[in-house]
Amino acid sequence: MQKGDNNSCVRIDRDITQINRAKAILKENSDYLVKHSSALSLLGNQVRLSIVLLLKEETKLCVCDLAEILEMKIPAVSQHLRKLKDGGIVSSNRNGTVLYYTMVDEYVTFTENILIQELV
Amino acid sequence: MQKGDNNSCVRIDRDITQINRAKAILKENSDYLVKHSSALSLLGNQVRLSIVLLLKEETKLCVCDLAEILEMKIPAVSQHLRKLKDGGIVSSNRNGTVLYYTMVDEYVTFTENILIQELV
DNA sequence: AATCTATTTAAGCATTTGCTTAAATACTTA
DNA sequence: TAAGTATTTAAGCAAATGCTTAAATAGATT
Repeated sequence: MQKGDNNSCVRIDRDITQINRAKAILKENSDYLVKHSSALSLLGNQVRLSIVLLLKEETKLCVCDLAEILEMKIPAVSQHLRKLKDGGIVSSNRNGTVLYYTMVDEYVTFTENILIQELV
Repeated sequence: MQKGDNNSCVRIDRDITQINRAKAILKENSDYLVKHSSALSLLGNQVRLSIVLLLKEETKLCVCDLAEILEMKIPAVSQHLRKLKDGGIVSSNRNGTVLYYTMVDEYVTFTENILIQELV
C-alpha cells in the first residue's frame, strides 16, 4: 500500500516546483478556461460549426433557411441556435414572423481565427 | 397542409440562390467541418483544455503529474489523454515506466490561436 | 377574432460522455 | 523471476447531448 487513495502514484522523483507552478497556471487561468472550453464545446459540434460558417458567409439566415440548407428538421436546428444564442455566439432579429440569426461581432473574429487554420 | 414533412416552413419569399450557394459552401467545406468540429469538441472540455494549456507551458507532463495538478483520479486523466492522443493533439514518449505527454506541433499553433483570444 | 406562418418549447428516447472502482499491462529493479 | 511502480483498460453508472414528434407562442393576414 502506498499513500492516500489507491489510484495514485508515488513518483518520488517528481518535480514539486513544476507541480506547484502548474497549479498556479490553472488557478490564474480558471475563468479563462471555463469561458473558452464552453465556447469551444459549442463550436465542437458539426451542425453548430456549420451554422457559424454559414452565418459568417451569408451574414444572416433564419431557422427555416438553415433547416433547408442543412437538411435537418426545424426544431433540431432551433435547439442548436438556442445554444449558440445562450453562449453569446449568435443573436437574432425579428422581421415580421421571421427571426434572422447573425453572428455576434466578438465571435466573428474568434471563429475566423479558428476556421482559418488548416488541419492535416 | 403544406409541402413535405410537417415540421417544414413555406417561405415563398426565401432566396433560393442563397440557399444553393449556402449548400455549396457546406459541401466544399465538409471535410474541414468534420475535422475542425471534432478537434474543437476535444478542446471543448475544461479538463482537456487545461491539459493542453499545461502541456504548452510545461512542455511535457506524465499522467501522474497531471492527476496531481488537476486534483483528479489517474484513470480519469488517462482517459482524457487517450482522447487527445486519438485526436492527434498530443503524443507520448516513454521514459522507463513513466509516459510523458507532449503537444503535437501542429496543434501548438492551433491552440495558441484559440487561447490567445480574449472573451467577454 | 380567426387563421396562417415561423418558430420555440416540451417530452421522450437513444447515444455519448465522463467519472468511479477494479483488474490488466508494461517496464524496472531487487 | 518476483514484486513494485506507472499507466491503461474494462465495466458500470449517472448526467448530458441531440434527435424526434407534438403542442405551444408570436406576429401577420384575412
